[in-house]
Amino acid sequence: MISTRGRYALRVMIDIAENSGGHYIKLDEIAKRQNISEKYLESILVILTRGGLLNGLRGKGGGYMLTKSPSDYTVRSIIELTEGSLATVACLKPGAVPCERQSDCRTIEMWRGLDDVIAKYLDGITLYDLMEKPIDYSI
Amino acid sequence: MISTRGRYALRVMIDIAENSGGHYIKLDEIAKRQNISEKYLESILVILTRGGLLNGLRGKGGGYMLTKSPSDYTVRSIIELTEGSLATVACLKPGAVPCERQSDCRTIEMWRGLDDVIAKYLDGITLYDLMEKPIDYSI
DNA sequence: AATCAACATAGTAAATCAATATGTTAATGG
DNA sequence: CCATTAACATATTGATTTACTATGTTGATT
Repeated sequence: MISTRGRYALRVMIDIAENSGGHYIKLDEIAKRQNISEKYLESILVILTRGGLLNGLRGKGGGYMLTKSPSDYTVRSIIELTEGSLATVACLKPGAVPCERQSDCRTIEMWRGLDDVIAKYLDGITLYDLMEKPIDYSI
Repeated sequence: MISTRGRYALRVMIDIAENSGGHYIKLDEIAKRQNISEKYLESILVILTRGGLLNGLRGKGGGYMLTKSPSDYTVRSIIELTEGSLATVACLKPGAVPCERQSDCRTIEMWRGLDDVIAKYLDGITLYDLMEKPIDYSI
């Protein structure tokens, strides 16, 4: 289960991607548009900024900005930063103490396969893919 | 994240599948083999029994037994029964109140796709696939 | 210097997890 | 029929996480 933290983070990233015209976007604007409590949103933006996905600037004219172009953010990178490892079981989390019954564990390979399927799916989608795009009238 | 409840449930189902020679298997045997506290295991077996995945019999000679053949249990059915809906986000849980911003939600289809990928993967693996199988010397 | 807005730290109510404790019901065997 | 066996039932607990809220600090503009 992805908690609101991760889900909000993704929505906020899309919001910034869609609304930044090269300038910084204020937290309270995002909070209003996305209907998220300012203070809770702040805690999420801290994670995104510390993780290098956003640039924060204080003072007048300050706010948040993407550090790279939307197509360079995979959904996985955003969710993993805010939610932590996406491993579906504890023994596959990075740094987990290898369980002593791992040698004849019937399930670990199955779980590993699930993790792979999830990672591959979320790696295949970028912020750009989630942005509202103008209708293409060409042809 | 799948909690120990779901993980243990799967291990226990495999244990019963592998060790039942047509007779009932006692809880304390399973607990010992799987190294799970008897009382905690009991709460898991209750779920599996109530859900119809196992048959419980009391008294001497009692224990637990599969209700169908291993290849008829998908991993998904076991995990979903013990963990509840596997929906990755709250708004995709069955019975969730549809969120009012759903009409122009940029992410819901992406989440739905993730849920589909997970469901398909877990539907494609059965208890039989996870059982220890005798080496095949044929050819 | 005043204002603005991100940064920092601490705390809290509610929920969930992983158990444990105690007792009850229903089969079986002597 | 009665003792044993083993599943069923209910309640409680400590630890952790989630989703916030409150208060204060730092650093950029104008």
